[in-house]
Amino acid sequence: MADDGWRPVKRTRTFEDVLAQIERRIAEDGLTVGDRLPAERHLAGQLGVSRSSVREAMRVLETLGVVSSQAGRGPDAGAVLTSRPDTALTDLLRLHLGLASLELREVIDARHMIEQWAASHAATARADTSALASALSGMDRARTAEEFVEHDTAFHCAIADASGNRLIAAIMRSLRHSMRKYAVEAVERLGDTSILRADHQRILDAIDRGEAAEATRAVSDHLAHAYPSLFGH
Amino acid sequence: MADDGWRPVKRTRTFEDVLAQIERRIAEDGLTVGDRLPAERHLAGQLGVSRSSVREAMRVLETLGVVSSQAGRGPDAGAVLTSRPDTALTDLLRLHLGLASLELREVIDARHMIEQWAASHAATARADTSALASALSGMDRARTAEEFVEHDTAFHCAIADASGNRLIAAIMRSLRHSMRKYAVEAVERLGDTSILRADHQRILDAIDRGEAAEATRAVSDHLAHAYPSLFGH
DNA sequence: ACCACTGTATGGTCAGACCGTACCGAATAC
DNA sequence: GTATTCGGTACGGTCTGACCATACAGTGGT
Repeated sequence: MADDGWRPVKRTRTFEDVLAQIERRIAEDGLTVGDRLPAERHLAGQLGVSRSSVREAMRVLETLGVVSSQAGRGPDAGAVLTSRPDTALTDLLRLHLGLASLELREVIDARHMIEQWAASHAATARADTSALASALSGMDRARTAEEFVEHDTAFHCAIADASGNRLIAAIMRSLRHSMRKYAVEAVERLGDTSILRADHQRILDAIDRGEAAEATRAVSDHLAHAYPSLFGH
Repeated sequence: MADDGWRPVKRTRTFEDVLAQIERRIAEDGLTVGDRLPAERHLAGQLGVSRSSVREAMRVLETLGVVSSQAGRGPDAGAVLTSRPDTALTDLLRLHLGLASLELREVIDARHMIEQWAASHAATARADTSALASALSGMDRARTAEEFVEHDTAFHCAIADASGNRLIAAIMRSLRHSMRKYAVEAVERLGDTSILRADHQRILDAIDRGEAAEATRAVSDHLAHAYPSLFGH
């Protein structure tokens, strides 16, 4: 079975080459958020490929949350570099949950892990908690389960933001987003949200006082209250 | 400023509609991994759109790791539903790191969080550690930093796998993958890997004995050894 | 100074064509 | 009968060239 000397001529698709070249340019030219990419037609001409291939590469970059395309003319038009990792992650989770290649339990466990970590680090960093407080009062004013969950999500995402880690905050956002439907059901099933209110206050106080261990415990207890069927040991 | 009765005709792009319909079909028909999607030409004809729009939707699904396209004919050809969340996450991290919208420190902190969680859960679940042991012996045979890091990555990903959470395992894989270059540098700077070897053995033993707290501590100490500049408190 | 009109560069969409690939099946060879 | 060969065909991959909607940049009139 010796080597016959023949090799496949090409394995990468054109749009993948385009993608690689765009990525290289971003690295070499030090492009950052807000900078513009060349127009599709120009890029196609300079790279010697069709506009379709450039467009497919753009679609990939858009899916991954690094570019945003606007039609028209002027400074805001064209393909602009952005940073939206959370929308990409949200799509990723939603599709894989729909495919049943991920189970809700796995998403909730991941959320549990992240919330504990974020609360602990927010406490250690003595982070500003004004966003937490405002989400808390939003929950008090909520009249429906949907409204409650909306502010609840804001509260927990604010904890992730306060941890100072944008990657973890982005993952947190997408986890909450993809669980939104189930969170509403859980709140409706619970009925009384006063226990959750007390939990939230306890988390907020722990972070305010910089007590990391207490913040971790408070988050864990809170999730056990919110999802008794999953965390009722 | 009353309503003048006119509305924008269309807000969503064609490929987004295609995407939504494919997603709906996946949910309604209960499609799962391994099932095939209609051919691009058929889909274009049935949806009344051009093939380009269908292709852009396909590219998005491929980017998110839910379909894989193969040319040719037969049962393996066409767009097949798959589940590759880790490749999507890897691309996401790489691009956002390149854009400087994420910093290495954030990635390493996230890895720290996941590793502790995974080791703790693997220990609690009394998971099978044969994959860990084999990665360990691979590290002993490694002759270069690259080889060492390869088996080291396998070791730590095996812990994540052993935790039983596929989402967290996928995130772990992509984190390690996007950090690969820096891991090699860290090993080269360290020179002697005997400390790491002892750390790995300690982690393995703790998981074997089902001691979750000790596994968590062992992982934390290990990362402090591997990245003294970042974790040397 | 203001305003309406036109030019133009941009992304969005489409139709149609051609290529390479890989299976399928019929004709052929043994 | 079985094995081999070879054309047909259903795929994705790519390209071309066209047209549309959008929204800024001038331009010119008031």
